[in-house]
Formats: sequence, C-alpha cells, structure tokens
Amino acid sequence: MSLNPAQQTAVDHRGGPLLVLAGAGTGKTRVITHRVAALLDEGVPPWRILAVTFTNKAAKEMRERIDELCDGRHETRELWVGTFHSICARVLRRNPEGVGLSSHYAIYDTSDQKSLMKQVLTDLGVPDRLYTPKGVLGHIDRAKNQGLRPSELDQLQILEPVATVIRNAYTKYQEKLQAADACDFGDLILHVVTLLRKAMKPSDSQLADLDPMVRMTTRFTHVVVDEFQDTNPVQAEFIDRIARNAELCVVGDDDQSIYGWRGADVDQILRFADRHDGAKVVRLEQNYRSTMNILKCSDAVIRKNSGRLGKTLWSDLGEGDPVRMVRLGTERDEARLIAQDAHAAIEDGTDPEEIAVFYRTHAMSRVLEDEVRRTGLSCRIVGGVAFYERQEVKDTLAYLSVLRNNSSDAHVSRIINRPGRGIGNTTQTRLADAAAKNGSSLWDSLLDPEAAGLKKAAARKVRGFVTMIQNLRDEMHQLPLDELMARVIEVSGYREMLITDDSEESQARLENLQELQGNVMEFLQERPDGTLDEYLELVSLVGGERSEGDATRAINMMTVHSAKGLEFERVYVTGMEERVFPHARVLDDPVQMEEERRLAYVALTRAKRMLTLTMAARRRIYGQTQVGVPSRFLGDLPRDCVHRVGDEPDYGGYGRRSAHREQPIRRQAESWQNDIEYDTAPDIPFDDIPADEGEGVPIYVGMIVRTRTFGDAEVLGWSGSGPKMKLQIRLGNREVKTVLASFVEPV
DNA sequence: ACATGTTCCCTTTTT
DNA sequence: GGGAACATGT
Repeated sequence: MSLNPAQQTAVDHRGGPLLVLAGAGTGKTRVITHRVAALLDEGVPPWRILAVTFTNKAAKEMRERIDELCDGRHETRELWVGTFHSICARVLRRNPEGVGLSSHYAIYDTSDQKSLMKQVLTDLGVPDRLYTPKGVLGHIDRAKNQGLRPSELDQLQILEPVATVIRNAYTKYQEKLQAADACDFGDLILHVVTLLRKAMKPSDSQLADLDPMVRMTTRFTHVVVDEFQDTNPVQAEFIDRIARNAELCVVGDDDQSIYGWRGADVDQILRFADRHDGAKVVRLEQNYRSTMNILKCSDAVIRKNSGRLGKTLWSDLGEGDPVRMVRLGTERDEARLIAQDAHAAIEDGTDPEEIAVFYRTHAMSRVLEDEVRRTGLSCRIVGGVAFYERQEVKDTLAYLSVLRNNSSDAHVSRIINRPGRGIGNTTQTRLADAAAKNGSSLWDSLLDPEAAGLKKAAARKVRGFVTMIQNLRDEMHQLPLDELMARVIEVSGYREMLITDDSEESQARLENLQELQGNVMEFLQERPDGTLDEYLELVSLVGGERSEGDATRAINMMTVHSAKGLEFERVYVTGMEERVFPHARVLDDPVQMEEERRLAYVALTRAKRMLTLTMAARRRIYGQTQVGVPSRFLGDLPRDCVHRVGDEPDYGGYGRRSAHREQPIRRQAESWQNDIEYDTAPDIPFDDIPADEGEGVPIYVGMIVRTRTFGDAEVLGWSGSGPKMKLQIRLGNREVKTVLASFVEPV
C-alpha cells in the first residue's frame, strides 16, 4: 500500500522543522519509518539519525519496521533508536564523569528511590508523618521533569515550610545518589541535559572539538521524535539541544496526551510551530484502523475538550458494527461476560492476539484474568507486576550490580541477608550506623565489622558475606555473563534456598530465575560483546515491559495507558463508571478531567472492528462496594452508533447479590450469541440506581446523610447489609470515612 | 534472629 | 480485600 498524499508530504519534507499531527490510526509509524528509510536511501549515514520513542516496545517495533523497509541496503544497526531514557543512559554511560558518576553507575527504580529517600528524611530529622518518601519524591520528580535543580526549586512555587524541606531533601538525596554511584529515572534525562548545557558554551573552541558532549550536539543531522505530545520540558530541552544541527521532525497527537501526571506538557506540541521558525505542519486525518461507528464515538468523546489543535478523523472502512454498551451486575459478571464473548469470538475464528481487554487501574485486572482463564482461554497481562520487579529477579540483579558497584547501599542491603545468612536487623542497623558515622558506604563498614561494634559471631557472618562477594568478583572477569549469573544464583545460596523450600511459590521463583538466565543468553546473542553494565542498564530501563517470551496465542489485558499505540480487532473497555473511568481522583479538576477524556479517546480508538464498553452496577473497590454510576463518557456517545445491552433492571440492593449471581450472566451471553437484542433497560446509563431495599430508607450514592460526629456527608458507597452495613461517606472537609449505617440518618 | 500477629495504607496512570 | 511495614512473642 502506498502512502497517501499527506503521509508522502511528511516523509518528503526537508530543510526545516516538521510537525506531523497524526490522529489515531492514521499511519504515524509508517510515516516515521518511511522517512528514516528515505533518508538512508538519500545517503544520510545511519549514525547521524536519531529516533526517539517513549516505550521500549515502540522503539523495538520502529527498528524492526525500518529494517524491513531497508531490506539490508543499510547498516541500520548504527541508527540510534530508543526511548528517551535508554538514549540518555547510553550518552551518560559514555560521559559519566561530568555529573559525578562512574561508568558503572546504577539506575535506581522506584523502590530503590524510596529506600534512599527514607534514609534522607531520617537524616534530616523530618517529621515522618508529614513527609512520606513518596510524597517528597513526587515533588523532586516534578522538579526534574522541568529541568530544575535544588537551587531552582522556587520555580515550582511550593509553599513554606514545605519548600525548605523539599529543597533540603532534594539536595541531600542527590548527594546520596552520587555517593552510591547511582541515578534515578529523572536524572537520566536531567544529567544529560546538564552535560549538553555545559557543552553549549565551550571555554576553548579547540578543546571543544574533542569534547564528546560537544560532538554529541553536532552528531545528528536528523532527529525524529514519536509521541511528542508526551514530552515534558526537560525532554523537550534535550531534543532541542541534541538536535542543534539537525532537521527535527516531531510526530504526535494532542488528543492522545495522557502523561500529564508525569510532567508531560501538551504545550510542547501546541507551541511547537511557534518555537521553531518556519516549521511545517502536516495533518494526518485518514484513519486506516477503525470503522466509522467507532470513530464517531471516539470523536464524540474527545470533542468536548477545549484547547485542541483539532482534527476530524475519517475512514473508508464503512460503518461497521455498532459500538456495544453493556451494563452488568457486578465486576464479576462483567468479567464473565467478556470471557464468554471473547471465547465465542475465538471459536468463530478470531485470533486471540486480536482481542484486548482494557482497564483503568491494575487492581481491576485480577477478576478479569480469573474469569478469562476459567473459560479456558490464555491471557497475557501487559505491564502489571513486571518480571523485573519480582523479588528473586531483583535480588539476583542486585548481586550482579554489587559486583561492579559496591557503593550502592540500596543494593548491598537488599542482598546482605537474602538468602538468610544470619545477618539480622540489629547487625544491619549497626553496620549502617557505622557507615553513617564515617560518611562511608555500607560496603566499607562491612570490611571492618568489629569497628561497627559487632560481636564475634555476627562479625564472622559478615566476613562470610564479604568473602563470597569478593570471590564472585574475581570470577566476574573470567566468566561470560550467563555463567556469571548462574554462579551468583548458586554461590549466594539462592538456588538451594528455593529448592529446600518445596512450596509452589519457590518453584515459580526458580522458574523465574531460569527465565532470567534465558534472558541473559538472549542478550548475549544479540550483543555478543555486551558487558555487565550494558545488561543491567537494559533491564533497569526495560522495567515495566514483560518479556514476551511466551509464544502462546493469548488475549491481551492491559491498562488503557499501556494500550496506547496498539490496535486490536476486538476491544473491551471495562469499568465505564464515574469514579472508575473517569477516575475518582480527577472528578473535581477540570484539567485532569480533560486528560481523562483523552485517555478514554485513546481507549476507544484502539479498536478496529468491534468495540464493547462495559460497566457494572456494583463494584468492589478495596473491600468497599461502590455503586456504578454510568461514566459521563458513555453519555457522550451518539445514540445511533451504539447498541445498548443491559441485563434486566436490577434495583435490588447488595443483599440480593447471591441470588442474582446464579444465572443472569449465562443467559445474557447466550442472548448475544443469538443476537437477540435486549431492550429492557433503555435508559440504564443515565439513571441513578437506588440501592438498598427493605432496610428502611433507601440509600443511594450522592445522598446526603447527617451524622452526629461529623455533620452532613455525602454517601460514596457501601458494603455489607442489615445491621452490619457500612457506608463510605465524604465529609464537608472532603475527608472520606467509613461508618456504620446505623450512625447516620437521612437529611 | 526469626515466626507470627497486627495495623495501616492503599491504588491512577510509567520510564 | 490485600500487601507491606511495624510490633510482639518465642
């Protein structure tokens, strides 16, 4: 299939900045890959081209598709294709000294960050009920996303006295990171930007030619950025600086900006044309993915946002089936319905890989996974508890990390007593205190355990640990990576521990370690001379994305966020309820609500042929039963594109749940397969659902009740029934509480 | 030092 | 409902 005129224009444009506004499914990736291939064909050396994406998956796909297009004509291995984070890690690995790191620097993930910050807050003697590691890190992260260092923190306009605490914590946190020869995700970008800023003003122009960072700013003649709407200010600065001598082409869709919470700023794309003189703007509006019914629904949702660049997608794939909107009793029913419907579709010949189930939060995945598996289908959870987050995997990687960088306390303390070797809490605390007193690393204090005040027995155990690491370190230089990892698992006693403990869980962990070893071998196959540093960098950055090792054809399940960029024949979007999607936390913030709307837009536009939106009348959310008020997004859908399916109106309270659970779902699913329309509940999505019956006054969400202790409050949900019924209520000061229903009375 | 019990938060979304 | 951090008991 050849490119359409707009796509061709975007591929061909040369000589100035280019902004491609690419709606969902309009062939954005095609444009990028064709553009890169065309550049190569014109004779641009591959190492002068940089392509940046947001996820590793996207990077991988892009590289593969470029490879395909080039068909061996060019040395595509020399192309720089990667995520912001992996590109920056790569630059940093080559020039770490400028920001005080060694070339063995470790990359801290969220839990490493937290344990470090906990230490910082303790050192600073900050009241720990007021400042949680997570909260403080949130501020710091925000600062880093904007390219701000501790001294520039006032630009965030945090109020005193919080600002002072944050500033001190930020400063100290960076000191500790540096002492640990480590950096966090935010630093990867910010450090490189810092280096690039310095490189921009070389003091001596002759030396400048030799400075690797200066060369970095002139290296690339073509830079392409995907998903530009998701860039935050530092990332944008990084691009500007790295592309100083390059033709810059950014591709994105303001309607799909869903990472505002991570510091992404839609302004980057909205103002691109203003900031880059003579920028050409190309709009891609022909959608090759979805039927018109799906597009009309998507458009109806996104149209309500303000401040859009604006575009209208069209497709010549026909009207297609109506979008299905289904209300069910509980989240269990919802899951079951999806499982059965998917099952039926697969029996009709649909490829399971072309089926996807989306949810707003990870927590919702359990029930869905459960029911899908129960119908005998295999499913793949994309993201979620990532492989590299597993304890045994993290431990093994921590061992490897300590082998070449023992200054990272977080890693040393992670493995010092795992598997258990009798170095308990007391001992560890003593060692940590000694390290703190000497201003040295934890590892240094292990070298002289007596100095830390340890008794003989404890000191001997510590020595044993140190010797073990040192022996492994000696082996490190002689062994290939895969064998080294095997040695670590063996010598550390990890394998033995898992075998001894004969539980199912240990078995699974053992298998995970085997998978990890397979993973190293894969790495070595791809990069035969790959180093330990490179491997650890790779796994730290690949983080969330689970290895796609299992080749079984399975249904895909994921959050809406991780669905971006993907497409499926058949899509189910679950939890279409107020407080779920849109999420409860955005209800009173119009800005975040717009992002939520874009998120819904992303969800709907993933579907090619069949889109099903489901909601549950009652849903358990951390133990609490919440009443499902239909999502406002459902209300936005044009009625003539939608086919509504509701179970029989069920105005029973939660107490009747078990009776309800017996049959309706099966009946429902059959009704679909027989294509019988259910029109019994025409207006479901827009009615409030009365809740409890038979227990005196009916209770419903949004009802105002009076309490003796807290005053008037709004009912958010309930759990239990009869005298044990509990209500979740929001007080006048917005605080949420759970109280016994008997404590309140209607106003 | 480890096993067991208890409380507390939690949950938006990811590199 | 559930996992992690803390507390207490052996």
